[in-house]
Amino acid sequence: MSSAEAASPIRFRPASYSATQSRTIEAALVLFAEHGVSGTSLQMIANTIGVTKAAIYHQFKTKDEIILAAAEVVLTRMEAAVDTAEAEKSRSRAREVLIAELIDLAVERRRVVSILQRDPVMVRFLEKHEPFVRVMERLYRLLMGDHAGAEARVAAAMLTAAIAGAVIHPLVLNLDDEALRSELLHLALRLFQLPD
Amino acid sequence: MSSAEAASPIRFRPASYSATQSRTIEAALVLFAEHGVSGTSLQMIANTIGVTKAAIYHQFKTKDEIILAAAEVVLTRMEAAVDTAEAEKSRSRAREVLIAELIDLAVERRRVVSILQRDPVMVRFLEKHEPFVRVMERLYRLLMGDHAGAEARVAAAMLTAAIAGAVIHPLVLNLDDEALRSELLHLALRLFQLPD
DNA sequence: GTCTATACGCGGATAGAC
DNA sequence: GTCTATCCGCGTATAGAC
Repeated sequence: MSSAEAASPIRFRPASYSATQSRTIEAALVLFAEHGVSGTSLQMIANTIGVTKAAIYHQFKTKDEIILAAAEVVLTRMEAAVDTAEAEKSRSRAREVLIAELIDLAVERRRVVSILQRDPVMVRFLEKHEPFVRVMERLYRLLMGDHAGAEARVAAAMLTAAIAGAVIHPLVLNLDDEALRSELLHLALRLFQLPD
Repeated sequence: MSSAEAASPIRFRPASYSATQSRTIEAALVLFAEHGVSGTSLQMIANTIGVTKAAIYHQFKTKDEIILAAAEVVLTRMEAAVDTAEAEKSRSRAREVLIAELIDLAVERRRVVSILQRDPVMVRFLEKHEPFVRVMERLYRLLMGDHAGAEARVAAAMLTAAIAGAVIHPLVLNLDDEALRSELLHLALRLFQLPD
């Protein structure tokens, strides 16, 4: 309450990671996508980047810290997308901006986004992570508007699941980022009956 | 090649399970949804139904057999849905029927369908399960038609992900089955530009 | 069919040398 | 920062009694 910072909303503050920490996180993300979070051991991560388990523990105190660091790769960008959308004047414009930003993010970081929304361990983990929960509440409010009827709820649920699921779907494996991005946007706007 | 059966297409043949086996499968499904497949131990399953691990091993030789049995709960119904759709005369009618059947199934067995499509271990498992792969190929062909352009691929990927993801989404937790079913169908048809 | 008991390996995590 | 070595618990799986 004493500093100027206290006035600004709480944000994610991803620690700035060393080069080795970043390698650990990237290795973890690949393995999480392949074997699931719970099926990925610290030994597997250590082998991938060519060090021992103990070296990993020097960089992160627990496995949970690695999971969180992996999630934060995307969480900061999701929060930024919600910020940008909320700054728009009209609701429908905010919705359009948010959908476009979410799709950009999902296409750019296909694996991470899918892990966040689909891996059972990651989902449980994030449910207890307050900053994440707050961002998701803002995101859903933007997608649904204030009066959340059944159709709005189902549409928002379908959209987020569709984006996260589609980007790693076998059917779109051969599409380049730009093609995938544009088709996803096109179809997402159709789902929400927004102008294309 | 010698019997009459050889002429009919290969189908799933879920073994008929004893009452205790069925209890094991149902308990496994609940735990898989909560902790993920890899995060669910035989001990947890045994505790849930009130027996010891050894008793579980009497019913199923390995954990993989339990995973398969759990998957088959839904796989047989998916195959039946594809059969029904393929019997339709027109392509668009086949697509409508398939989408409606898939949504019915997903709403009825929300947890199972989501596990099948989202759990990393289950996904890897089913990729190597030939009968499943074959059914999915037929399903995608029905959804996309023969000329699989980028839009058709992305639309099919979004639809399957959206259905599986939406039915267990926190936003729709309070919707009863009938409301969820009807909204899902309505929005799925809009995504595919089919008559409602 | 269910139990107790046990084998064996791998999981996360720590201590202490270099 | 990375290593070797080690702790302890839990994972799958099996043997054999009741």
